[in-house]
Formats: sequence, C-alpha cells, structure tokens
Amino acid sequence: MEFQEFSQLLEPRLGYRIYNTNAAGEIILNEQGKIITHTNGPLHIIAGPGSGKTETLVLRTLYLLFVRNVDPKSIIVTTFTEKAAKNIKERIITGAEYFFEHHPKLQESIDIYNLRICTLHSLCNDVMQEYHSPDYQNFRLMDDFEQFLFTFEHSNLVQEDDHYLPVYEQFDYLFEKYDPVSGYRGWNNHQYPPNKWALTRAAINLFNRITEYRINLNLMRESGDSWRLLVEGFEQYQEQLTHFQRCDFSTLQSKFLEFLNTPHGRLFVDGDPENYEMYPRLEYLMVDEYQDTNPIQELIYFSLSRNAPHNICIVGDDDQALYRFRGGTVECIVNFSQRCQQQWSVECTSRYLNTNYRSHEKIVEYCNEYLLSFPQMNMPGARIQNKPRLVFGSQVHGNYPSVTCIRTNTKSDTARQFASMVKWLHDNNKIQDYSQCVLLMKSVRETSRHALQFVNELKNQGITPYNPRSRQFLVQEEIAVALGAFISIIDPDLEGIRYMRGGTAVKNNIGRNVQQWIQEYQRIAPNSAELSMYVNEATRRIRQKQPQEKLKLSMAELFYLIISRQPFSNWKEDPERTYRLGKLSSLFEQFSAIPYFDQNRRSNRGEIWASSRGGYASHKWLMDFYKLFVTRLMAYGENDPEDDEIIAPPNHLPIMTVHQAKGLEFDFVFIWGLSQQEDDEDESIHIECDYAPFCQNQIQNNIACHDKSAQDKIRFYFVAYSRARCALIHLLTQQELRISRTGDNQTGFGIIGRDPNRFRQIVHFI
DNA sequence: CTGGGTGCAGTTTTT
DNA sequence: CTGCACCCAG
Repeated sequence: MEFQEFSQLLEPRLGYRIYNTNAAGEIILNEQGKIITHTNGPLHIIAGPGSGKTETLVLRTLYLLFVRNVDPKSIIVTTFTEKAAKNIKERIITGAEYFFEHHPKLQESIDIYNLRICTLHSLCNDVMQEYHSPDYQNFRLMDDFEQFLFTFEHSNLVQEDDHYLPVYEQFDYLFEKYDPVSGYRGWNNHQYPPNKWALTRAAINLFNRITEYRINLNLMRESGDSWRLLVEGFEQYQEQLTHFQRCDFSTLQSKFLEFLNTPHGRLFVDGDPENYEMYPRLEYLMVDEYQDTNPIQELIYFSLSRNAPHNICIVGDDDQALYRFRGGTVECIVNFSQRCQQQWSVECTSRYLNTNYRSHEKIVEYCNEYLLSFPQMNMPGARIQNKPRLVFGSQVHGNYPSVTCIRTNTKSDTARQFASMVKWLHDNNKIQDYSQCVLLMKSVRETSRHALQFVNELKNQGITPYNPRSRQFLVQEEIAVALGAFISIIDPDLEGIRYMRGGTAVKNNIGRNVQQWIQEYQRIAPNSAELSMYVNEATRRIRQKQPQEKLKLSMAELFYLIISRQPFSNWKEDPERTYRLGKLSSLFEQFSAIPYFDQNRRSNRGEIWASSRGGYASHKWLMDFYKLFVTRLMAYGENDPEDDEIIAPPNHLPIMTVHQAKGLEFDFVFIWGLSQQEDDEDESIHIECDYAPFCQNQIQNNIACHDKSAQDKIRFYFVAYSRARCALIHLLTQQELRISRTGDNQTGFGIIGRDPNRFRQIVHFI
C-alpha cells in the first residue's frame, strides 16, 4: 500500500490527517507523521500527557505492516503493564481489520497475530521458553508473594544471627518503618536487630536492586565489610534460586540479557536466513512508557536492537516517571540519545509530541506552571533538555473556573462538599455518568485516614463508589468463611495461636483475624448444612488422628473440598467472589510450593501432618501457616478484580490511586492529599544513591537524594493533574495551606512552587 | 487565619 | 514513634 492511500484511509477514522500538502502538491509531514514514517535508526519520542502517544505507536506499527511490508514477526512492541499491552494490541488489531476491509487480499500475507505486543517480562519469559534457553528450562517464575515466602525461608541474610549484622547496620534506613502487623517499631539506637519479617522485606529490596541496576559485584565486594556480606547474601540467594529451579522477576530479566548472547538468543535477535519462517530477524522494537525503564531493561533494549540500523523507537514522558520503587530511573529516558552515541555512535532522532488533546486550556497552563515552578525540576538531569511546554490543543472550552479548590474545616466537610458537587454535576447534566469523574488519592483504603469519609459521603448522596483497590480481601465474606472453615478443621482449639512464640503484636494480630474468620464461618454455618457437616466430619477425623500421622488430604485438596460445598457453590455465580476464591486457592498453591529450608522435613508444605499429640495439625505446620502465610496476607492485603475493559462500572464513581489513573483521563478530577510533605527519602532512592558507585551503566548521580525525592513527588502530582479534561478540583482542609507547619516554612508538594499564596492566586476557590 | 495541644492510627505503586 | 486530623484559643 502506498503511503498516500494509507493516510487517506486513516483520515476519516482519525478525524485528522497526518500530513499536509504544500502549494507544489508535495507531502509535508507533521510531527506525528514524521514519527510514524521514521524507519532508519533510533527514535526518541517525548510525548506529554494527552498527546496521543499510544495512537502514534499504533499508527506507526500499522505503517510498518501495511506500507513498508515489514514481517509482523520482526516487530516487537513492549509496554510497562499487562493492561497497557492488551490495550495497544486491541487497537492495532482494530486498525488492521479496518485495512483488511479495504484490501481483503492483504489478510493472507499479514498475520497480525504474529506481532509480539507484551510487557518486557513476558517477552523474556516467552522467548526463553520458545527458544529453549538451556538456563531457563523448567524454572518456576515467582511473583512477589512467592518471592517473599521463598526469601523468608531460604535467604541466609534473613536468618536471625549476627553474621550479617553489618549489612543491617549499613542499611539501617530500611528498618525505620513502623510495621503495624508485627508491631515492629524500627531499629531505634540499634538496640534490637530487626525481625525476620522486616529483614525479608529489606533483603528483597536489596537483591532486586542489585540485579536491576546491574551492580558490579566485584566492585561492591571490595568496598568494605558490609558490602562484602551483602554480595555474599545475594550470591547465596541466587544459588538457592538455581538449586530450587526458581526465578524472580528481576532475575528473569538478567537471565534474558545473558540469553541474548547465547546461540539461542542470537537466533532470536539476528534470525536465521536459512529458516526465516521459523527464525525471523528482529527489525523493529518499540518501547512504550520508557521513563519507567531501569538499567537492566535499558541493556536488554539496546541488546535487542544491536543490529544496524538500530530501529528502536522509545516513547515516554520524563515528567511522568512514577516507578522508582521498581528500579525505574528517569535517567534512562533523559540520557537516551547520549546512550545511542556511546553504544553505537549513532545519532538518534528526537521528536516531541507536546500538543495536549485532552484538557481545558487553563488546565494545560496549570500543569506547565506547576511543573516549572519548582527549582528541583530545573536542575540538570531532571528533565529532557529544552523540552517544549505543553500546548493546548483540545476541543474542551468554556469560560468557567477549570482549576478549582474545595476547602473546608474538616476532612468530612470537604468530603461532603465533594459529594454534593458530584451530585450537582450529575443533576445539572454536566455529566451523564458518575464514571466521568474520579477521586484520586494516595491511598484508597477505606479507613478514616484515607478514603472512608469520601465513601460515606458519596453513599449519603446516593452515589455508589467503585474502589477495587481498597485491599479488603481478607474481610470479604467468602474469603473469611473459607479461611474460618479451613482453620476450624486444622486447628479447632486454636492451639497454633496459643503456642505461638515471638512478638505479642503478631500473635494478637493474627489471633484477632483468625477469630473473625471463625466467627464469620460460625455465623453462616447454621444455615449451611452442607459446609458445616463437612467441617464437623473433617474435624472429627483429624481429632482421631494418631500423633504424627499424615493427613489424607493436602492443604489444597482440603481447601477445594471446603469451597465445593454450599454456600460456596452458590457464591460461584458471582464473578467477584469466584475471582477472590480463585485468588485464595492460588495463594494456597504458592504457599504449598515453597520448599522447606530444613531438608530433613519429610514432606512439602502442602501436606499436613498431625501434631505430636494428635488431634490437629502439627505445631510446626501451623506456625508456618500463621506466621508466614497469614501474616504476609495481612500485611500486604489483596485487591479486588478489576475490569480491564472499563474504567468503572456504569454510574459508579471511581476512587483511584494516581498509579491506577495513569494513562486514563476523566472529565472531572478531584484530588485529595496535596499536603504530602518532604518526608524522609524513599527507601528506593536511598538504595539507588548507595548503589550508584557500583552501577555498570552509570546511574546519574549528580542529583541529591532529597532532590530526587522532591522530583518524584512533583511528577506524581503532575500525572494526577494532567488526567483532567474539563476541570481539576483540589480537595483541602483549612490547615493544608498553612505556611509554617513543620517549622521550616514548607507546605505540601501538591501546591505550586510550594507557595500557598501563589496557589491561592492561581486556583479558583469554591 | 494561626499557634499549639491532643488523640489516634498505622503507604503506594508492578512484573 | 510519627504525622495527621481536629479542636480551641487568640
């Protein structure tokens, strides 16, 4: 297909054209058109919020397929989340189908299902499987839940002895946090070393960063005792992974990077000219959300596009980087062109998509103003140099206060006014559906500290909130009943809790939860003969067990027998309940799969043995179940299912975290929590700074930790603010604009230039 | 609007 | 323990 036909076909679909014609009739491409048709060498796209970057990526893929006749097998598109991957895939398929309608014959030659559109992690996993990487045969890929259990059980760094004390001292900042589950109060004055729980969390953080930052282990080892011990701990963890054939998410990436330089890997990148059908050559790589890339991912991307002319196309916005906790370093995008020079001595083409097609002019202005009002954002390395400001380009218009502020005495009052405003918008036909609005906040948990007041006031107004990430997994009826029934069988007298050693806080916390589950079970039991008969029968059988006799059923089998009874079989008609029960059973499965540290133990975790006295499950087993599995569930919580297709169910008002809202847009954005203070630096930043000297592809380190932390917060609010189409409404209480709060004359980062007076001038108060 | 005191609850994000 | 929400006095 000729380019002209391609763009003419697209025009009615897009509602705009990607080129103009000059007086002489020649085609003049606009910025987007130049991106779409770029086919030679690295391309660096800086795309602001609402600039249509995903659309551009989709069009570019279609262009490559339909105009340049590139083999779909030679194109890879990666994104940051599964959800985004799915979204792009759907849009490309829809676009391709549209072209097929006009050129049915092309359907035979272009199989769009051969395109790889996925997250980098699934690319690593899939390709190593498909190409039979010898280092990745029969490995179990662990998610973060499993990684936690595995590390807890198998990392020496985590075992409570003094050998690794220097490491704990070196990284004492990882042990400052209060932990409500274990009651851990931080490592004050280094009096009591951190508990195993805190150590596990820290170890995972330290290990993952070593991999993600491509730390030079030799350099690290030679830097002193604590560093040597850290490397020792890391290597021991890696050995355990290999020994048990496990792989975590960061190790997956490092395995893949190594794989790319093996014969199998070269086959994947370079292809096999003899057998092109089977082994195509990788020609085009497109990476979305590049601002969240970390050093090891950067290396993977450079390695994937190592063949000239290095057709790697990266898209992102340095101002929207939100994932430092995952090792993401904004430097990767800021320094991309420099890296191309270093790696390949190739000039990279930079293009800017800075027209905002989303928001009201005043909101665009506000976003620009917000970002640039902070000195931290003007530091070298903070942003891409000479980045243009966002330019208003949407259809949203009207002379009304589009950036406003609701401010009352208390949080409940603010919540009430927020709810009435939403109601008013609906009653006055400013919105047709509540899901055109969103409430953004740092945490959406339904406690008085966070979303509770908002949820209550919305309900008072007859508006149903949609809050799937409030982590209420463990208090959901079906989960509580399932766990209650399970525990009633294996530990009917709660012996396991009674004999639990260690912190009373843990014991009390677990005890309280377990009691609630059992109560939930007992509440429904009288009306659920099927379930209660089974539970009574199973309990009776276990009571008759001889000491140390093996139970007939495994943990998973017992669980399945519980949930196959009424009322569970009825509940299964509810997709949410089914999802949650499925989640619980997969958590059970993951727990069962963690091998015991003590190799002499005679079974795996999934098998339950009677205690030495008989009558209930063995102490050791119960201890693991409560202290490892239950505690971990309590600490992290689990979220409800979310529908990928829709933002919120019709007429529900979504309450979201900023991360959740990333990439989405709403007519009315309400945001609570502008007061975020300059607290202690985030752990991830601290580790990043500490690790920087050992980093192989140098992390830029000329920005101080506290400035990086400030930049992260500014970017966080920038993402939130730029979601709004028609109006952005700040929600505050009176004291949040006070000038001197902590004594050092600073207010929250959500406020322009951290200057309440300036904020008052710019924002319209209602 | 602000200074100061009390009381209470206890992050977030992804593969 | 810390930090925030809230209240009261000026």
